[in-house]
Order: sequence, then C-alpha cells, then structure tokens
Amino acid sequence: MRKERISDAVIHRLPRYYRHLNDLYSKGVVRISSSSLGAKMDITASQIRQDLSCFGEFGQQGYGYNVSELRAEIGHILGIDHGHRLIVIGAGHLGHALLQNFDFQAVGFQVDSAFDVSPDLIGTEIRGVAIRSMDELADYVAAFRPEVAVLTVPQDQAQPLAARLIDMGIRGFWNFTNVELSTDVPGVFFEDVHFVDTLLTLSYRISRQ
Amino acid sequence: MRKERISDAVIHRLPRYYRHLNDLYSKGVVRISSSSLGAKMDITASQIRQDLSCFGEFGQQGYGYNVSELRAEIGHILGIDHGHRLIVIGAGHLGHALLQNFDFQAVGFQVDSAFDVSPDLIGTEIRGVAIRSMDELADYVAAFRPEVAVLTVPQDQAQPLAARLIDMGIRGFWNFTNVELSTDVPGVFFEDVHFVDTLLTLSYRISRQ
DNA sequence: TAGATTGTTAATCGATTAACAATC
DNA sequence: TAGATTGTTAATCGATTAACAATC
Repeated sequence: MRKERISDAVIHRLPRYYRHLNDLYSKGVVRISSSSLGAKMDITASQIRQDLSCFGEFGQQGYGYNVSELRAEIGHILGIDHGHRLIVIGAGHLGHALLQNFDFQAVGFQVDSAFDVSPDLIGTEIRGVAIRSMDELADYVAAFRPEVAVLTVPQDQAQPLAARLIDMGIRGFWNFTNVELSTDVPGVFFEDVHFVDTLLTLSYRISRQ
Repeated sequence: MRKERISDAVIHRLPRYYRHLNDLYSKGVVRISSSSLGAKMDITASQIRQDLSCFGEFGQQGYGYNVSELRAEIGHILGIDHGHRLIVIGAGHLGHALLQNFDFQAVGFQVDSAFDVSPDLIGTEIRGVAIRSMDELADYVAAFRPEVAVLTVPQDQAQPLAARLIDMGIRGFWNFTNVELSTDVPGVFFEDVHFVDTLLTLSYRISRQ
C-alpha cells in the first residue's frame, strides 16, 4: 500500500538500502529475503517490508526480492536516473578531494564545472572537471541550469552565496560548511554535512566507559 | 530527573545544541529561554527541556539558561574536555582537507600525527601534524595510546585496518570510507560519514516536484 | 503439494508535545 | 509582588515490531 507522506525515518534509510543492495549486486547475489537483508543490516525484516511498502510491491511470496530489481527500484526512488546536473563551489582541499574521489556519476549526478576565486586554480582541471572563475558563475548557471550546488567555501560566505544561487535557480545544496543554511523559497533543499556533529557523537560515546 | 539510558535521538541532537549555543556565545548572548532557542533551531521548547533533563538541571525558572554555562555543560556531556588523542590514517586529498581545515582542538581532540604509505607524503607536515609511514603505526599507537582513528583510506583496506587498530587499542573510528565497519569487541564505536547517503537524500528530495 | 516469504493489519513501544505546579 | 520560565508528569502521536492470511 503506497503511502502519501513518507517519513524522514524511512527516507534516511533508503540510501543505506541502496548501498547494501549495491554490495550484494556486485557480489553476484541474485535474490534476498527481508530477513537475510535485515540480518546483514542489523534491522528487522518487518521494518524492511514496511519501508518498501511505502513505495510499491517489489517482492514475491516464497521467494523474496530480486537483488538487481530491488536495487534498480530504490535507485529510481532516490532519483539517481534523473541525470541531475551539479556544480561544485570552492575547489580548496575539500572540494578537490570530492572531485578527485567521489563518484558523482554512480549516483546519477553530472558535473563538468567547479568554481573558485583562486587564480592558481582557475583554468585547471580535476578528473575532467574544469575549474572556472566565480565571475563566470551566473552565466554558467543561466546557460546550463544545474540543479544542485556543492558548497565547500569559507563559513561566512555560505549563506549569502546560497541566497545568490537560489535566485539563479539552484534547488539543492550539499553543504559542507559548518553553518545551517535556510531560505523561505519553497522547493529548495539543504543537506548539511556537519563533520563536527559526527565526531562529537563519537566523542560522547567513547567518553562514557 | 537524570535518565539511565539516553536514546540515540537525544544523543544526535546534542552536537546541534552545542553548535547553536556556540553561535550564541560567540555573538555575546548571555541568556536564552528554551522557547527562543527552540525558535532558532526549529524544534519545540518542550523537546529542549526534555532533552536537557536527561543530564541534569541547567536552567532557572523565570530566567532560562545561561548561554555560556549551558554551552560548557553540553560540551562536558559530549566529552570535549577529555583531551582525547586522535590519529589520521590516510593523508590523501580528504585526509589533507581535514588536517588543513578541521578544528580538532575546538572539539577537544589532540592530533599530532597522520599516517600514509606514500613516500612523497611521509616526512612532510600539515598544520603542525607530522605525516609518518604506516610502518611506524604500531609503535606510535603503543607509545602514545591514541583513542580515536580517522580513516580516509581506500575502501578495501578499511575493515582489515580497523581490525588491526582495534587490536592495538583504538576505541573510536571516524570512518570516511564508504563501508560500514563492525567488530565484536565491546566498547569500540564507529561513526561512519557516508557522503553518498546525504547526497542521495538530497537527490530524493529534488526528484519529486 | 509443502515451505517460504511476502504485504498488510494490529499491537507495542518509544519519542514528542502539551500542560502545569513549582519557583526564580 | 507579578511575570516568566523551568523541570516533570501526563497525553498524544508516530514509528517499530509482531502476527498472519495470501500466495508464489
């Protein structure tokens, strides 16, 4: 039974399902039951079946789920087949690390340009991605209409830059600065990657016994 | 009323409280009520008071909370005053970015060494942190007994490396590789920073209207 | 057919919110 | 003192788990 409103709890489990199914797929596993997937992921079979039922019926009684099929379905739910265009703003160490290591294509994002203010970087290329001047940003966005921007810029620039980008039509922010971005423009989404939060959670855990 | 068992939901909100209190503190705000903090953080005042009550009584009726005091209390709860020692394993782009940009000291971690296999990197220094050969790892850990390791190594090395480090006595992992680490040794904690999960969440959101 | 496993409904559990007496 | 706001108890809401008929 498809659900109207999907809870955040479910949404946040989807990428993890996708990751585990990818893993099974790459190992050549053909079918899996909710109970064995649950064992692998350390969650209940019930939860898996409940979660999936929000989006459709992907299994078969007595058999379980076809790994390749379910992987494709969840990928589709996550929108990896939309071919979203993405730009990277800030090509310092972190931006560079992402461009160098992160497989944007594998999750359906197309990147061909990053932007920075440093004359040393402008004109260079990282893994086929051109680093352009921030002066070109507006023209580029107007011409190629990317939907998502990755922000790896200094903290104090993040919010005003986001505001500018929203005006230009950017609808998603993968934000690596340590500020929480916001807007009153509807249909704009932020994913803040707060490194410090996860390290503090770890600190909390190792600090008590 | 202090709680026995603190739920994960509460634990995961603590770093965010800390971040916001830090922000208020740096702006010179002296006191804040649960309702104005709630407005700033977009959660209910009730939730804030419930969360804090797991750890003690930090407010005052009719007044609210002293920002500096509450910040210190939450910092203490998170263990930022433990002076945990930390090492970085892998000094590629991401490791480099972290060493260059991330303020470990501000959250109470001491770092003086990173480890890598690349001869080009071994012997160099990033922001005062020495990059050493992986061959020195065992001796270093035995001598200085760091508690936390940051993993920014290739995927296939992550799990065996973690096993080795656990044997050496490492109890916390800040894991940037795209694999979920595990162990049956008790008292060892993992914080996986799965970049791809947050980007997929963003993808999900921008993909439906 | 018999066994396995689904999707879904119902039961349980836990987390969030509301209410309020206590008190600064 | 009067107003504000806490910490906590009780009420509500939502998420997780259990159970099971349906069926491959």
